[in-house]
Amino acid sequence: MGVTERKAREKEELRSLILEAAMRLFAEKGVENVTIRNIADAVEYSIGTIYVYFKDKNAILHALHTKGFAELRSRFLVLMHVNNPMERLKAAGHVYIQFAHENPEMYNLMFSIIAPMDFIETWNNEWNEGQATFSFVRDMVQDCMKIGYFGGHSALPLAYMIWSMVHGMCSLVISRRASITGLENPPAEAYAEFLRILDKL
Amino acid sequence: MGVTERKAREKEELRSLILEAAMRLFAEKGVENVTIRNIADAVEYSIGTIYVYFKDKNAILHALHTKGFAELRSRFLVLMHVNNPMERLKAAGHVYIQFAHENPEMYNLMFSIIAPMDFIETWNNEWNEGQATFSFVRDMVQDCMKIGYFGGHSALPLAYMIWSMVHGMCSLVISRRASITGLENPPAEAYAEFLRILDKL
DNA sequence: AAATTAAATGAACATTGTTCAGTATTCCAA
DNA sequence: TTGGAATACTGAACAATGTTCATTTAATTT
Repeated sequence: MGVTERKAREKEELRSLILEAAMRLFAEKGVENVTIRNIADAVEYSIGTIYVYFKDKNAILHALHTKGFAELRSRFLVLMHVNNPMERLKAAGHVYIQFAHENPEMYNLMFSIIAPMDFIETWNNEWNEGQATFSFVRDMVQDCMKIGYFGGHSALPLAYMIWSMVHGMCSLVISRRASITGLENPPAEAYAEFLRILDKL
Repeated sequence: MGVTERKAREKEELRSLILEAAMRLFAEKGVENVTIRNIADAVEYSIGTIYVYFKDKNAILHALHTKGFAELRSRFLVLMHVNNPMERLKAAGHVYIQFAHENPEMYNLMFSIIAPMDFIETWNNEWNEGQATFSFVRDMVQDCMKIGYFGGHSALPLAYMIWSMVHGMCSLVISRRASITGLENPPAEAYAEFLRILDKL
């Protein structure tokens, strides 16, 4: 009779509402500075209701982290239209840095904050989001190797090196450690150096 | 009459005692999971006494972060005996990665956690610790350029690129993001790739 | 020995995540 | 239509946190 379905839909809607409010608050005030009460206020429900829809704060953080990866993935998918793997790899770095620049708090949640990892561990799950993202980078590196780049290198460590580099560039800015360099835009300028290096490999 | 001096010395001693206890607790339980009460218990003084010696928790975190940089600096100073700048740069990377591996919580405090930066901002100070460390890397890069390496590159962005890379390698491990790579020892294996790249520049 | 200064205390407060017994609402069968 | 059952929602209450500050204790000077 469709009632069960409608209820399920309504539950899903409030769940989404909570997540959207949480995401907005996180972007505004920073992940650390948002309380369950803030979120409850924003969606105009009680504290207890939040706990009906999410087991605890970690569950909210994990769900949000997953939303972040969906967005990053959709940006990466666009790159599939770049046929040359080296050009694709170069562009992927730009996309990654741009994403971190536009969504610093979300980036933090995805790649630095421990909470989502705790959630995954608690429920004996795998970090599929990270797995997929890393595979994307690794595959690009392997495709580059197939057409002659990166001779004498191994794909896996090299992929981790490249990921680490762009992650480091972004996370040092987000953790407010990059300003002492005196660079105008550290990730952009440093990534430009990396592109120059790539041409020699 | 020396009483003032003795008192100043005693104050300094208790301050050190608090910091040492805090450092031990941080290494044991992780920075996030140590409370002022834990520290007070460890040194067998009351909560209030901690606040006599440190304005707030950020002040403790900042003082500890500074101790971490002193240790890292002393490890870097040993490298001054390596005359070839490129060999020095390569060795510095190893030292950096080793330090992060041995002191993950301290590393987090030095390069990821916001508290020490908040403390610095509150008192209108500069991040001298980071400044000095980055200068060390930049100088090594410049020395390499003087003897013909890194042609066509600029020292500052390149130094930030290298710092970002090793920082990324370490911080992804510490934030538990690196296990999905399947690598045994991600920083070590990825840094080995970087060394191979350096030889081509 | 008294007075003054310095050091140490811990009860108390506001804020946090979290729980859960209770209330309100919705649903469906009689 | 209505009663009872299932579902959804509530917010008071709890423990733990960082922090403050009036009070007590100790040390020093007069």
